[in-house]
Amino acid sequence: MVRTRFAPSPTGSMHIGNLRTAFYAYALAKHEKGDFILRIEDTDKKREVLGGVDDIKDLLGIFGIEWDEFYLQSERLSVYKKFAEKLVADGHAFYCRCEAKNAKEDGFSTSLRDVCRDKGLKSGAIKLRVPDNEEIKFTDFVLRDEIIWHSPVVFDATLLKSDGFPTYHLAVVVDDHEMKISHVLRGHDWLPSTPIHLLLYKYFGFEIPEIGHLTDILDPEGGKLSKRKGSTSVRGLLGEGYLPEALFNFVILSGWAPKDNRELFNLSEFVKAFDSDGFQKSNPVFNREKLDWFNGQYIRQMSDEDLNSKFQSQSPQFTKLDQSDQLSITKLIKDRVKKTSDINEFAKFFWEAPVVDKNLFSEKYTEHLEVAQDTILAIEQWNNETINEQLLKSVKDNGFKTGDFFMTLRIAITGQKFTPPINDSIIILGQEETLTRLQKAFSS
RNA sequence: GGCUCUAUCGUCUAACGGUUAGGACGGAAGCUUCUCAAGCUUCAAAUCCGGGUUCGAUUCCCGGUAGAGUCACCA
Repeated sequence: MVRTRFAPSPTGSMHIGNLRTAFYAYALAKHEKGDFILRIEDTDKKREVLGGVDDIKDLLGIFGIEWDEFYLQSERLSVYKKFAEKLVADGHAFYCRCEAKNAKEDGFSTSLRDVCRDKGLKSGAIKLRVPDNEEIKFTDFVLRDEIIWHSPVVFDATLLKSDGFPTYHLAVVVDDHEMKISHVLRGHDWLPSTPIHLLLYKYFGFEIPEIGHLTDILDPEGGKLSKRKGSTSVRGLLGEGYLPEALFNFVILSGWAPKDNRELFNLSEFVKAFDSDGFQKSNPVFNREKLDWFNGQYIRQMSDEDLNSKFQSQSPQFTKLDQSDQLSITKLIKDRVKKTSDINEFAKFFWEAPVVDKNLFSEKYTEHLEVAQDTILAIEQWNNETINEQLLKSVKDNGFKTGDFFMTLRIAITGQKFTPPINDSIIILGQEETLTRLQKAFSS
């Protein structure tokens, strides 16, 4: 039975790297009809954020991830304590009353062996007694290779803090065993502490699960992706107007690839296609252009109505518009937006008369404007066909260049050089407003 | 600095000893067109370097180099 878990800490907004780990762990289990467990690692009271647990649940829900079991580590304190004390009794751990400190000097650790290890103290924090000369190794199922450490290189890690809470090292080993986790999937940053866990498995007599370390998503500027350099929190990206479908698709393909190089996946398709051979070994760089492309793909796949409501949630001004006008606008810009928040930029001229910069106009613009005003004023049937017909006729009668003429109209009405087709736009804007804007451009 | 991981177009990647090294994003060009998009077509673009092993290395081994992670009573 394949059982995986996603084990986040409720310490702040979820990052796309964490989310990706959840997707991979979910697919790994569900591909084999196994169980996916959500376990909250809330063992650091100091860093915990209010509402953090609910935020994680909400976010997973947005992406359609459901869990079979749920655990809170803070409710299991007595279990960890029991295991830690057993280790002391067996001589594999010791009490320590040193002050909590960052044992760092010149930017890196000096001593790996704790000064308390042979004092025989009877209380305090509990630390692991790392053996003197042992080879510690395992085969990583993501890297598909054996990784070896020599024990002198491993430090006497704290297992149980003096406040009674376990550290990650203790809790993860105990819980993964008790919850019968078959595959441990986690970030690359955990690789260096794996020997600690391996030692614990051995001392507890636990069977060692499959362990795999995922790549880190890198920032284009270098280094691990950080919240500071551009928004990479899941909430932030969602708020920017990225669709969950796009975010999902983008993120699973950053560090994993199918043999056939297929690009478009929804959650169930991913589960079906999943294969841990597809895990990448080297760190991918966050590629926003590709994310934009995915988002465009999913935006165009949406129904006009669904997209319309996405736009509404991004723009109060848009929402105030007439219902049928909203839908017309949605259709008009559907092929043009990258993110749903683009509604505010792309459709702004519909609810706000532009400030027209005259320098944008070509030299014949006054003639264009005059003809346009006369033509539009004379139109009796305010529909696309008539507008197009009459405008084109005027262009021909006056010997204008079609492109130039429409560009003048575009600038006068929208204030911009890049917009949806202008006749489609003015039909939504209405005859009166169109005339008003033309007049204003003229006299401004 | 110690330990560990990694290395194919700018980016995401395919190849599991034998290919004209394939695809996608992005870029360029063209078609379409009232602009911008979208769509379609075409083009440019890569095996980090040096040694081995082998008839043959992107692929296996070793060494450099570069990037990344980690070295807390944080996860």
